Amino acid sequence: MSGGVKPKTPKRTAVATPDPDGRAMGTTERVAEIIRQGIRTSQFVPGQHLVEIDLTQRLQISRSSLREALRHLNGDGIVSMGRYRGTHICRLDRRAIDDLLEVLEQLVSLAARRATKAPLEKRRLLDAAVEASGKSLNGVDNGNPMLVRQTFYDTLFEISGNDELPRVTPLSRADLFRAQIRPYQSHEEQRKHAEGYGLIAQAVLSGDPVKAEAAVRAHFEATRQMVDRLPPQAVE
Amino acid sequence: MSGGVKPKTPKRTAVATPDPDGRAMGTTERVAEIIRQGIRTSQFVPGQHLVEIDLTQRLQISRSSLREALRHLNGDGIVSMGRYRGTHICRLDRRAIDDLLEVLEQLVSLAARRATKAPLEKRRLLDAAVEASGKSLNGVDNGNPMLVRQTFYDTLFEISGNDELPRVTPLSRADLFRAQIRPYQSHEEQRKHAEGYGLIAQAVLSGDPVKAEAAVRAHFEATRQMVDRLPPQAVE
DNA sequence: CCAGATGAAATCGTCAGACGATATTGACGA
DNA sequence: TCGTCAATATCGTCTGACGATTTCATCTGG
Repeated sequence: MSGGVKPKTPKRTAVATPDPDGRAMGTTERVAEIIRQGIRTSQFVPGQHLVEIDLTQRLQISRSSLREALRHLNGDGIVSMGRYRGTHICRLDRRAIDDLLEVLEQLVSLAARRATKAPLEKRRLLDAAVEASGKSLNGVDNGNPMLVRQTFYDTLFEISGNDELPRVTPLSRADLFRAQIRPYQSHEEQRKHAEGYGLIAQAVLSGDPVKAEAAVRAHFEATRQMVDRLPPQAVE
Repeated sequence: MSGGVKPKTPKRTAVATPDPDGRAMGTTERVAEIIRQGIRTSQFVPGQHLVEIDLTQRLQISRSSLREALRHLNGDGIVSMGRYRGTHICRLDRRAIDDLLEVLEQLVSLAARRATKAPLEKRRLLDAAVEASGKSLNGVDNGNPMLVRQTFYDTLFEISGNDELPRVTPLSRADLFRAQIRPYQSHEEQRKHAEGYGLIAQAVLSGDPVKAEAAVRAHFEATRQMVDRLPPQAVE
């Protein structure tokens, strides 16, 4: 009886762990989200080398699963994978940032235009999200600006009603951009930026697509000017 | 000496096979491209079940590598992976197609606008690509329309000079859409569609961004009308 | 004391095989 | 014919392995 040769550890069978939001999530998706979140919270910084063995031990997963997650992030342009050289969090140079902002502007404009035609109660949701963000920034308890940003865009895309938009919009790359320039941004600049979200939300709430698009364009124009004022080492 | 226990088959070490275009390509990238190409050539059709063991044998690769490739395609929205249910080539319903076309229109518009400002010799390249396509369609030797399409868009993005555009533009999903409606399209409709590329190319060549954008909008408007005329079973 | 050679360690891409869990299918009986 | 149940197919994940290449520290000669 007790002479079994194999102790046979419980062998955690990874059967779709429910995630904090309640939805079921495969290991791959979960790990990819952890890394994305890690970028937002500066646990990972652009340029950092991600050693596979390290991560498998930290996250308690196999290399296969980890690599599937990394491959996913690689497809999104979040990490670069080079043979023998390893996986690195992408760093964006000025050129990449310009290109990224231009594409983002187009897609967010579309989202804002569409959002103006959403039912009023949905549009209120967007305004509410921004309201909450404004409070957390003015208050002493500095709510994570990255989380605010994410909520804003998630809500905007949600009420835009176009399912393709969140799929193609490179929000994760924008997170990369934000993470990269964060050390060079003043608190005042962050506040100003958050105001932009408020203006967009109000324009969407007004129901005028032209106004909404104008607000988005202004927001991105301001972002571009902010980028221009950045020290060179911030953008490679 | 000769009593070695392990015959040790050559053990093909997969050290970055050079691809047809000369660039080095990892197994994952190569497999993903094979599947994408398979969709364009109807070797794979929307809705089809991709059995992993089958593909590993057909492509002579390990399941790990295959799954990394599938994960990549999954991120691009080309295949859906459901636990225990397997991997399937995505099928787009009418709603998904509408959303896709709307996003595509925005991104291609941007590309066309930017392209008008490219050096003249580059703009000529685009026109040349379309010329070749026109010939292959009018001639008896029916050049693959999907290849033509791909060349057109690749060239357009190339000369647009924005590196983010090809990354985010869901061209592969558009391939999916094309593959799905192909059985319901007449030859005449395909010719008409190819003409649209020609008009866009000419507008880009003219150097007028307003004209170029208008050409793109007209092209997508025509595509939408074509979709409206499609039988219901073509769009789920 | 420093520059180049050299060898060991680290890391990656790929492969092979295994196991538990679930969906699917086909046989069987009511 | 239709529902039940067992066998099969397939998937997600894990473990372990191996060759190839980069990286880094050590060693040697000038």
